[in-house]
Amino acid sequence: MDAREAVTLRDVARAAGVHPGTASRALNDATRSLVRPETVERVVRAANALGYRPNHLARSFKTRRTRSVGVVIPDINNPLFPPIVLGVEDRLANEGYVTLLANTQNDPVKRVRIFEEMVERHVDGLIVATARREDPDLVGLLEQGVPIVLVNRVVEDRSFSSVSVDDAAGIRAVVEHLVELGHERIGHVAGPQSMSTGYARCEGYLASMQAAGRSVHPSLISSAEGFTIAEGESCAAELVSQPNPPTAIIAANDMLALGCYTALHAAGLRCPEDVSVVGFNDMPFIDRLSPPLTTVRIPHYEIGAQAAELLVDQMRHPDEPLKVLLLVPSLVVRGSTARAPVAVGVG
Amino acid sequence: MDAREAVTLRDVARAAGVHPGTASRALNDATRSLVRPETVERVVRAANALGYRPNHLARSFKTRRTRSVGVVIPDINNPLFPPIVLGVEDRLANEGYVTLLANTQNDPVKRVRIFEEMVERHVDGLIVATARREDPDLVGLLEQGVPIVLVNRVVEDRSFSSVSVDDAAGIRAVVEHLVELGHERIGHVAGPQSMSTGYARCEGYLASMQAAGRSVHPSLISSAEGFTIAEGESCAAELVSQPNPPTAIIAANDMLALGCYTALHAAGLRCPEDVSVVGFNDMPFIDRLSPPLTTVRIPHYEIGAQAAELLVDQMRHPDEPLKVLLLVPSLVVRGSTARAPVAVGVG
DNA sequence: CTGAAAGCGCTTACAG
DNA sequence: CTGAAAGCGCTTACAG
Repeated sequence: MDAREAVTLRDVARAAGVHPGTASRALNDATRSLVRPETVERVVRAANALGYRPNHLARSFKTRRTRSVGVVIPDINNPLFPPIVLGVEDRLANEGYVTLLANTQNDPVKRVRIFEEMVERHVDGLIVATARREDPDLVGLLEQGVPIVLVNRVVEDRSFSSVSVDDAAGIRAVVEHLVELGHERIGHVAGPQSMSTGYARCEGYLASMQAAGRSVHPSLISSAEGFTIAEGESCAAELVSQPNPPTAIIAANDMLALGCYTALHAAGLRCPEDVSVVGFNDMPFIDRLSPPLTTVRIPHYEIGAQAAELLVDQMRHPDEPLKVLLLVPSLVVRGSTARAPVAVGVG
Repeated sequence: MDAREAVTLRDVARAAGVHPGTASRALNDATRSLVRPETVERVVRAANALGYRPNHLARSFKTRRTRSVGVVIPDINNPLFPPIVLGVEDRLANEGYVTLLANTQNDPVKRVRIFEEMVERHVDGLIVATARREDPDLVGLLEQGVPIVLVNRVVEDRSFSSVSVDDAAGIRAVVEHLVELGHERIGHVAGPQSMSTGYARCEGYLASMQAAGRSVHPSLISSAEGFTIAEGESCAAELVSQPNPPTAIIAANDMLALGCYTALHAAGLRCPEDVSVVGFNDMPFIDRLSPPLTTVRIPHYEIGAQAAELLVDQMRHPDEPLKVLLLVPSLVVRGSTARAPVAVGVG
């Protein structure tokens, strides 16, 4: 796909009566100052006249920079990601970078393939939303010198730049809200513990419960294998089917919370009358469910935009220290926690 | 981002004791048969031993093919697109193509920029979900020889390959359903008439209403400027605020239907008790609203996968005739049309 | 300030 | 079946 019979730099140079090297210098921002203004003028005029479009491929090949960055997300069907990606794209586009979006669909094999592909395509950097707490693949890329910014999830004990959210603080607000409503038995559908989000939110739940003077019986926690609706459903089903079920369930994210809704419905329980449910992320459309979901809002677009900014910084100044950005989430109370539990005779 | 101190083809050739040209032939599927098996063996062994990774940039530069295709969607926040993109990606990945996803956010200027960017990045082809009925930009690309497959929306009077859905048939099923429920005044929140989806669905509505013996008063139709929730809301507000409001509203897609919900709520009307609402697309999560939305199901993933297939065909065999694929949608009845209208005294 | 030249890492006619 | 060579379209030290 070239513009018909591509006009090359050599053509421009000939038309302007200069050497191709000079034409190149005149046309590039970084080197334009090396060329006499009148010459620049002549070259630019010739380029416009001929409709010259530089061949990106040739340039990238020569400079080893593609002005493209890879964005790797775990699940394209999770509405959490589009607004984040939008933030990334907008910021990156401003800086002249193009975005290569890839989706692992939570498949580790696919993920490896995508990373290889990205490196082979010579992306200038990577924004990764699929980090695991231990992540040799990512560490490997980092050690190869690939600029990387993590988004949402982080890798432990390693210096990656990242933009994420204070998970524990978010959960603390949730627990406090539920306690205030008078809930005694507050359950948790935990996310995968191999991911920082799953882990930190679970830890936050435990700590906040303790701080609120609630002991946490193991039967109050069920761990999901993935952040999916199906997992949320089976975990919630487990929680509510036991003898002393919780009156509120904190799901580690909104997808799991959706699964909780399904499980409650299947069990003939109403939300919020019988069981309250809370999610995390405030993903698009989650406020339009029935009932609207109480959840923890995180600034999706901003997360993406900040991550892009960090990455651009890092690509331009590879030796600057890495930056870890922790954004503050906020509780959004909606119908799914609309009423206090009916006082039941326990203790 | 190269593998450290990149191993080049020349290194492989030297290690295998052959000429770089031979190494190249041995390593490429298309030319391998030209090389003696033992030589291939030696080259492959050397390549593996050295951890050779071909430089994509050099190859693309030389061959003028990038094995990448651009996918252009109008709105990344519309959950309709992820499953389509997933279908595209899966199929394309199988064929060794990488997907460049770009999002116009319904901005014509951004769209032009994206097309230019794609051409400059030398994508081998384009899958476009942002077609307009009249679309000089796309026609221009087509005439430049860029392989293009349209998805969901089509361009009129031009030969583009496309994968879309029989919009009129979908709407017909909706109208018949509503008529059967006893609705007399069936309104339409039409989509933008500059897009084939908006136009064909509106035409389908008119034709089906007429076929059902319903005359269509202009006050029953309100046209949205875009397929957005906000537009759906204002159009629906207009429809229900008039003296003789419809008892059912057919929205041209699910996003508009979401806006209808908002408008009904704001007007103190219940769905479906006071007004039934129907959407189009059966986008993810739309079944979890309150009430669950009756809508027209289209095979999202399949649309994407088929489009990818058509594009691959077209890239491989540029001279074969274009193909237009029309998929058949199906009505999904849910709560938003759960009950017939209360018989009101009209005519 | 500009020209001449080399070279990025491949592929592919062209010989042999 | 394989080698030698040219060349894709740029950029960038190196001279001058």
